[in-house]
Order: sequence, then C-alpha cells, then structure tokens
Amino acid sequence: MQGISASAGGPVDRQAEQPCYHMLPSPWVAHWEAGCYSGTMAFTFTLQATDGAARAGLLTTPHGPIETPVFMPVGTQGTVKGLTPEMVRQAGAQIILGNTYHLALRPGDELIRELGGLHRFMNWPGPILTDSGGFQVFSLATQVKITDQGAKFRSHIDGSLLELTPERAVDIQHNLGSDIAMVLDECPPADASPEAMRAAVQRTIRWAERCRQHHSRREQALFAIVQGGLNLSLRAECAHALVALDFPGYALGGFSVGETAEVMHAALPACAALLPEEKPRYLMGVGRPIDLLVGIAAGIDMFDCVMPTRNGRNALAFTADGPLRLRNAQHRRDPSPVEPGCDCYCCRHYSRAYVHHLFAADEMLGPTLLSLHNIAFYLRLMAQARQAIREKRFASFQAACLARWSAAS
RNA sequence: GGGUAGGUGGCAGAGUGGUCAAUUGCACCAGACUGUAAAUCUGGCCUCUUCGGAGUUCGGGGGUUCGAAUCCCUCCCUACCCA
Repeated sequence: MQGISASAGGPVDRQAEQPCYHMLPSPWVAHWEAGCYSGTMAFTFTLQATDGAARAGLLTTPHGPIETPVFMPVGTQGTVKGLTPEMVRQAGAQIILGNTYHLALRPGDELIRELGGLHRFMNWPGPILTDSGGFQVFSLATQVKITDQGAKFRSHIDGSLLELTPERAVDIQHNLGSDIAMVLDECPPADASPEAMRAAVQRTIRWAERCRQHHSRREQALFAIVQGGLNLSLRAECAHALVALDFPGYALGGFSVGETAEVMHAALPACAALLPEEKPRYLMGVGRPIDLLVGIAAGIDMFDCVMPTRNGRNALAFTADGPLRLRNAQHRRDPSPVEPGCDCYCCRHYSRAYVHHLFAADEMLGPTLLSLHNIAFYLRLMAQARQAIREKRFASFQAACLARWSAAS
C-alpha cells in the first residue's frame, strides 16, 4: 500500500525543464521564442574558423542561423520519429530534414502548401532541409526505371506508377517551403559498374542544371549533389561541372551505399577538397559518430543520418563510452543513467533499468527516450567539435573520442 | 467410488510407427541498423562439440517392433462430469 500513497516521500526536486540553450546560437533561440517566421534572414554562409581541413562556420536561413559543423536529425515524413519538435529542439537541434518523396506521396506537397508550408504543418519553426527523393530512387530500386526525363517508380504506399523529374522535385520542395532544397540526383550503389557510375554522374549534372533552371524561390537555397562513387576523377568531373553552375551549397552523395567505412573515410578528404571553400559542404546520409568526426576532419560542414533515431528505436544508445544495447540483460537492475553526465531529459530522469524495462515491455516511451538521448548525444558531439575547431585542437579531440569509444568495447 | 479427456522442450500448443532433437507462437539470450517502405530485421535457445557431428529426450516403469513422442500393459498426476 505504501507504494501508492499520494504523499509518500514528497515530490522529487526536479529541475525546471530547461532546453539545452547553451548549445544553440542565441539569435536562433530568440527566433524560437518568437515562434514565427521573421523572413528577414537571407541565406548566407560564413567560415569562422579552421583547424587543418576542419571548419567551423555560421549558416543563416530564413528560419534561423545554424552553427556548423552541424548534425541534422532526420524527419522524413514531417516528424522526427517518436519525438515532438519541442523535444528535438531541447536536445539541441538547429535544423532538421524532411523528404520530397515521402511528403509528395503522403499527404501531398500541395496540401502542405495549402496548410501553410512544412514548418507550420509540422510545428517546427526552425530551418528545414528537404532531400530531393534521389536516394529513394536508389533505395527502392527494384521498381524504378530511370531515364533522362526522370525516375519512374511505383509508390511504396499504393503501388501506383509515379514520375519524379528534376523539375517536379524542385516544385515539391517549393511547395514544402524548406530553407534548403536538394537537386534530384542519381545515386548508384557502391558496386555499380564504371559505365553505370559515369552515366549516373552525367545524368546528375544534367539534372542539377535543370533543377537550377527551374528553381525560382529566392528565400530557398538549392544545393547540388556530387556523385561519382569512389572514383576520384569522376568525382572531380562532377564537382567541376556543378561548381560552374554556382550553387549556394554542395553535397557529397553516394557515400554509405555499400562500401566499407574505411574506404569512405579514405575518400572523404579529397572529395571535400573538390568543393568551394566559401560554400557549405554537406555529406549526405552519414553516419555513425566516428564517421562524423572523420567527415569534419575532412572539411565537411553538414551531416544527416537516421542512425540516432532508428537505432534509438531499436534500443541502442550512443554514449561517450561507446554504444549500449539497452535490451540486453546486463541493464536489468542498473540504476545509473544511460549516459552519466548527459543532460538530456532521458538521462536526467531515468535509469538504464527503467529504459530496459520499457523495451522489454514494448512500451513506446522506450524508443522515444533513446531517440531523444541519441540526438542529444550527436548534437553535443557536434557542439564539442565546433568548440575544438575554434580552439585549434580538433585532432586531439577526435583522438580522445575514439580512444574512449573503443576502450569500452 | 464411477466415467470421460488428457499429461510433449521456460510457457502455450502441433505431431500420433521411420523423413522427429521434435512445426509454430510467446518468453528468453545475442547481433545488425549510415540522404528512414525499418518501434524493423537476423541468429541462438536439451547437453557436449575439433561445428563434420556425438549423446541423452516427449509424466514414471515395463513391453511389442529392425525402429516408439506415436502401439500395448501398469503406476502416478491433472481437468471436467456423475455419485
């Protein structure tokens, strides 16, 4: 009976739920508090500090500024799965992703425009980057037919035949109203033949040109995507052609598509160096914490990956001491937080034992808490990296992180 | 006391002479996850193993048979019905 007594023990002294504001640039916080689109901020990128190839900078968008290097949580269908925008913000996110392919299929980009655009529709007043759907053409490849005109494919929702062209991808992203849009690209698998890779690069360049031509929305930045796989001369050819078109930002696509991490790591410095120094560089779809650090060292400014949220839903927590599988029996009676010292909502209030219980009982709060923690971990890692770059000690920061991650396993 | 139906691996529950170390689900134990068709998927789950196999299992005991979880006898136990 004592366990259910209302007055037993008195309330635990909980700190007020303070957002992790210390990680965010203050204009962004002000923008959030205002809760609306000011429309005064143009798209700019300022390089503020370098440390070797690593860079720290400031990106501004109509929906707020972004400190780089930045990690962008993925919100494919207009939601970072399992989290409210408020939780994503409190974890320290400055910008999130949305997806052209998914949102065009459901609920439809026209509908979202009608309802005030994606920011308003999903209640995320901060910056949004939308992916073009090029990756879906690759990942749903069995049912896709690619021609110069565009990609014909079957909807994964109802099987209907649809076509995504460069122009349509731009229109959809216009309707969504994202701050940064991506060109439609062709993303071949790592083991594609040299001919296929070359064809994909040429098509990607032609499509980028068409996107550029078709793009008219001044308050939205359109980024180009460099393909070419692991062939550096193809990458260079692609990059040169795209740079000549003068995009406000450039992405490296076609990584983490089947090649080993070592191979990707080895290729990144040269590929990043192909991109203009004064423009933001975005490594698409990457990756694990170690991949982020390697990318930053190579001169990348922006990253996105489903890993913190997907793995969080699947009971894996990233921590400064390496990954933790909360479904494992060893956590059954562990009273310590997922990551000691972490100031995220999950770590401030719950034990590993409780999170373990949530996953064992298949309760939806488990995936929510670990998604939240993982995003907080990723964003904290990036904040620390930014600081390390500014203090010219990124290499030792990276080495220290790696040593700690590997020591635990 | 009489009758009926049953007793199978942690649980539920298939199998009813050889292709059965035994379908399946759950539970349990691990692993994977990189511009999200993923709150998903994979593997393991009697013992030992040089991973090729080997040895013991289907309530207990006995028997029939070349061969039994499966057929027979007997004992024990469970559920329901009748007294």
